[in-house]
Amino acid sequence: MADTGRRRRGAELEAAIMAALWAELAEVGYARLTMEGVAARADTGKQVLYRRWRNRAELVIDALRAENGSIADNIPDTGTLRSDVLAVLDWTARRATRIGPDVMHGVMAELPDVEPDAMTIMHGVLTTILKRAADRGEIPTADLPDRVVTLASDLFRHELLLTNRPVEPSAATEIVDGIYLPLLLARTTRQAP
Amino acid sequence: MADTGRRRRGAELEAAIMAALWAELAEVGYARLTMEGVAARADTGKQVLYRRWRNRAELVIDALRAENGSIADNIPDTGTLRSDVLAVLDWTARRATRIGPDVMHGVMAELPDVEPDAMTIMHGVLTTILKRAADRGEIPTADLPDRVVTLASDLFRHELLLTNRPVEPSAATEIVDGIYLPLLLARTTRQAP
DNA sequence: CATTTTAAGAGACGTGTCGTCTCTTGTCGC
DNA sequence: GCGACAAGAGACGACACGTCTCTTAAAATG
Repeated sequence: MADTGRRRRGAELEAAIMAALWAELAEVGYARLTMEGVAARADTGKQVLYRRWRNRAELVIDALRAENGSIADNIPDTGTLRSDVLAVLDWTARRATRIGPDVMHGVMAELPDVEPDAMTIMHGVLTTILKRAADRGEIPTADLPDRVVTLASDLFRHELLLTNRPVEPSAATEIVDGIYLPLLLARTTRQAP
Repeated sequence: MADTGRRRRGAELEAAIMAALWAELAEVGYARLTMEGVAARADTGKQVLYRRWRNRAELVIDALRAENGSIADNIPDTGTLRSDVLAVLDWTARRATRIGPDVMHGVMAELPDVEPDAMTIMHGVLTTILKRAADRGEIPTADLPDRVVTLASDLFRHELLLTNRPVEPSAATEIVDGIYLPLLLARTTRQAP
C-alpha cells in the first residue's frame, strides 16, 4: 500500500488485480474470498475494485472469462464424433478443475444468469460437431432435440458440480461410450428400421 | 425478545425456529439469510441456534430433511417403469421448487457432502424401480452401470440447478421418453440382437 | 417437596467485511 | 504546462459473525 511514487493504470493495474484474485482464490477459496483481500494483495485500494466490478461474483466471472477463452473459438475437429466430444469434455474438465466446484457453486448462487450462457455456447459447439459427423455419415442426422444434443456435456457438468470427489478420468469415456453414442445410434435404428 | 415469563424448550422451541427459518428464507433468500435474522424472528437468542447448529448450512439442511422426508421411504410403484420414473422426477421437482436454486447452490457451496448423499439415495430408489421393471419384463435386465441407472434423475437435477427459468412441465417427459427409456431399450436390442 | 442441573432469554463484546466517502497526488490527454 | 481523471490511502457507519456473560424458567433429581 505504500504509494511509492509509481502508479499503475489501465491494463497493467487490471493484470495485477487478476493475479491477486487467482492467488487469493487458490489460498482461501471462494467462500472466504474478500474484496479487501484482493485489493490488499494487489497493493491497491478497494475503490479501484468497486470502480470496475460491483461485487465478488462479477470480478470472478471476468477473471474466468479472461483466463481461458470460450470453447466456441476453438471447436474440436479431430475427424470422428467420438474424439470430438471427448475433446469438448476434456476442455470442460480442465476448466473446471482449474477453478474448483466451490467457486462454481458460489458464482452460480450469486449470479444465476452465468451458467445458462455457457450452456448456450456449448449447445452451439455440439451442434457444429454433430453436423460434421452427420456430413461424414457417422450419424444419419444432426437434427436432434436440444436435450439430446447437449446430453454429454450436461451429464459431465452434473458430475463435475455434484460430486465432490475429483472427477475420474474414465468419466468422460463412460458417458460418451455408454450413453451418448448409444443413444444417437438408437435413434438411428429407430428412424430407419 | 420480551422474556414474558413463559419459556419454550425442546420440540416446541425447535418448531418455532424452523418456522422462522422458512419465513426468513422466503423473505430474504438464502444469500441474505442470517442467524441473527432467524433468531430474532423466532423470538430467541443466537446462542440457542449455535447450541444446535454450527452454521447456516447445517440449519438449513436440517430444515430440508425435516420438511419432506426421504423418497426412499416412499418408492413409487405404479405398475410401469415410465410412470414410476416420472413419479420420482415429480417428487424431485416439487422438493426443488419448494426451496429454490439459490438455496441449493448456497448449501452445496458451503457443505459439499450433502448432495452426494442424496444421489446415493436416488440410486437406490431407481435401482428398485428398475428391478421391478425387469421382473415385469419391461426391460431385460436391471444390471446397469450406475451412470445409466441415475441418468434420468441426474439430467433432471442438472436442469433444475443450472436453468434459472422455472423448470417446464414437459422436461420430465422429454427426458424419460426422449432419452432414458430409448437408452434402456437400445441396450436391450444390443444385448439380445 | 426441596434442591440441583440444565438451558432459554437477553444482550454486550471484539472482529471482520461490506460498500461509500474523502483526500492527496501521480499520470495522461490536449 | 494545465486540467481532468483516477490511483493510492484510509476513515467511516452498518451489519453479521461467533463467543461470552448473566439472570432465571423449567426440568431432573432424591
